[in-house]
Formats: sequence, C-alpha cells, structure tokens
Amino acid sequence: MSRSNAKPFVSDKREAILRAAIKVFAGKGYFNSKVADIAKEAGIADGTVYLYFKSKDDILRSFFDRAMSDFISEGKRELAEIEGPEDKLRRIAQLHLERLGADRDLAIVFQVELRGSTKFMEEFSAKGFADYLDIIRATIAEGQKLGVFRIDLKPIIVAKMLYGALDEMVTNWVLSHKSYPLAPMADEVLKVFFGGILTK
Amino acid sequence: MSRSNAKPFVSDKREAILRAAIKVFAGKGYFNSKVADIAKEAGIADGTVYLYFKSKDDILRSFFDRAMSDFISEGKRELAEIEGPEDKLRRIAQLHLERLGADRDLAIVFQVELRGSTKFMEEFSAKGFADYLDIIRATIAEGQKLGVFRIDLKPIIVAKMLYGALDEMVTNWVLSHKSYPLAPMADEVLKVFFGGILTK
DNA sequence: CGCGTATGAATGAATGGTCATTCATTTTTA
DNA sequence: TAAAAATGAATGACCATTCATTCATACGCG
Repeated sequence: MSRSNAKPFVSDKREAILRAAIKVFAGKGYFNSKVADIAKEAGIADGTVYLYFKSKDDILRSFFDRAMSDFISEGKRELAEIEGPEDKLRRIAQLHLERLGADRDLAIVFQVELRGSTKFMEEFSAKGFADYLDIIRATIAEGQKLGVFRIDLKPIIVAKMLYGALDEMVTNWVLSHKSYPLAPMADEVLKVFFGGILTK
Repeated sequence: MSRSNAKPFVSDKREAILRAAIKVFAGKGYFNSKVADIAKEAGIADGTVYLYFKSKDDILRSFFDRAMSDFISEGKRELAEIEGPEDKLRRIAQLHLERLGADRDLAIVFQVELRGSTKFMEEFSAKGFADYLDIIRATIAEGQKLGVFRIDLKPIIVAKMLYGALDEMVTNWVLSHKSYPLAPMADEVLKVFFGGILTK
C-alpha cells in the first residue's frame, strides 16, 4: 500500500535488478559476475533474480534491448525536427556521445561487455546496431541527393566510418583513467568528417 | 630427429597450441572455450598445454603480445621507407586491413574476444594499442608540421578517428556473413579521411 | 473491526554440472 | 638407461539454477 495502487510497481524490482546488473557487469565483466553479486547489489535474494529474468544471459539481453530501443526512438524524435542532413549528422554525433558520456557504467557495458563474444555480437549487431547504422546511412544518402555531400562515396561505408570514429572516442573515454567530458568531442570528429584533414 | 637439430623446435608445439587456441577462441569465444578443446584441436593431451603456458589466460595474453609486436615492428619497417605523411597513413591503413583481412580467426579474436572484459581491455590497451595509436598520432603531427595537414585539429583525436574507422570496417567484416575482401576498403576510408564528405 | 486464510512473492540452502589445473605414471628421446 | 616430454584421470572450486519453505499482503466473514 506504500504508493497508490500496488500493481504498477511490479516492474520496480525488475528495474532495480537491471540497474544492479549493469553496475556489477561494468565492474567485473559479464563472465566474471556472479548472479549472487547482482542479487546482493540489488538487495534481494539470489533466487529472486529468477522471478524476473529467465537467466543471467537474459539480463544482458534485456538491458541491451531496452537501452537500444530507447536510444533509437529518442534519436528519431529529435531528428524529425531537424532539416539539413549536415545538422542531422551533427545531432546524431552529439546524442551518441552525450548519452554514453552521461553514464559510465552503461558505457562500459556497451563498449566492452556487449562485445565479448561472437554470440552476443552477432545477435546484437543484427538487432539494434543495424538500425542505428541505417539511420546514419540514410542521412548521408539524403545529403548526397541534396548535393550537400560528395556523391563519389558509398553511404554505407561513410556511415560505418562515422560510427567507428564515435565508437572509438567512447571506448577510449571508458578505458582512460583520466576523466574528461565526452560530448565535446563530437565537434572535433565532425570537423574532420565534414572537411577532411588535408590543408588544400 | 625429424628436422635438423631438435632443440630449436621446442617452440614448435607452443606455436601449434597458440594456433589451435586462436581457432577455438574464434569459434566459441574465450570464456566458452575449454582448455580441453584447445588440446584436442592441437592434437595433444590436456596437461601438455600447461607445459607451455601458465594458464588459459596466459594463452590469450601470449597471442596478443606476439601478434601486436609483430604487427608493429613490421609496420615500422615498412613506414621507414615511405616519405610523405599522407603516403604513410595510406600504408598504415592498408597494412591494418590487409593483415586482419588475411586471417579471419585472428581478426575475430582481435575484434571480439580481446574486448570482452575490462580487465583484458585495460591491460591490452595499455600495451600494444597505445603504441599503435601513437604511430598514427606522430604521423599526423608530422604532417601538420610539414603543412600538409590542417593544424586546427588535435593529432590524437584525428588518430583515434582513423583507427576507429578502420576498426569498424574490420568488425563489420568479421560479423558479416557475406564474404568480401577487406583491404580495398582502406582507400574508401582514406578518401573521406583526407578530403571530408562535403561537396564544397 | 479483528482474525483466520489464501495467494503470490521472496528466500537462500542444496544441487548438479562444468572445467581449469595437477601430478603420478607412461612414453619418447638421446 | 637416464632424463625429458607427454599423458589423461582425478581433484577441487566454482556458480547458475532450482525448489521446499517462509513471509507479506489482502480479503472474507462473523
């Protein structure tokens, strides 16, 4: 009876477990994390985890599904309000770095833990990553149609480049022991991406 | 007595174990690979693995150490013969994609398995990756000094971008179920990297 | 109201399976 | 025939998952 009606908060605990799991995974790595560690972090009994998740595997999968679809839907909403492809790419880069730069544990799990096995990688890249990459690709193709971007470039390759560059910024930030703000690097990346590095 | 003097080939078996391990790790992932799997693949007994390696961990570490130092020393040798910073970067990109594109198992372990835990990542990025990134950074700084590259860019960031872009090409190639040659993508990447994507 | 009772949630000790690693023994080499 | 190399069965930890039991909550009834 603690808060209004009891029912809606069934997922409260699921949330708590998910948060605890991210923290634990980020700290010791997925394969080195015990389900008991997650339970302790969440302040519940070991067995309770299995009332909300099918398996340890399922926790990681659930985390990814939610984080990725949140990110994509927020991205689409934001992009809908922007006109030029150039500005769209700028916003994508900013959102990418802002989101991950705002939550180190989330970033660690994304950059490191989710990539630890071909099994996970294939599954995940098939799902959310492909969608994300496709949004970038479509924006580039749009820019080419409008004459803003060079047409002698394959959109999909250019999309992978931008994604790869941003991804590397995040990975470096995650592994670096220094602490600096991640988001501002979006502009540095775009400066090169738009204009190249040659002087001429 | 099989080949000239026996002694020098103590490492023959070490080699064989290493090769077997890469194949096994590439196939099922580091954490899902049993030492017994590696032994079977190498055609030896389980215990024999421990005559050549301290632990399962040590196998992955040894693999990385050798692959990375081989790559870096070969790279340095090649680069010494090249003059302009622009051509140097071109060669770096080509070597990067040629080497990984020539050995899928090696590529899988590099792109996926070595990144599966912060523990490994921190250790590895501290070692070889930092050296590699620094070669790229130095080349870019050199180009700036010579007036070939824009000076309003931070070399380290530009280096991470190039590395990140190449890395993403490799990861996509590894995870893709289609089979296409990786090396030619170096030129596509450099086209953008040098010239940017804007038409102007 | 207050009390018994049914229902679902939570617990955590026990289970079962999995492997990395060891080492007494055997095989190969010189 | 001694030393070195290789073997593979046995050991001991480790941990995901299960499930018999306990606990909390809400409801019905006198």
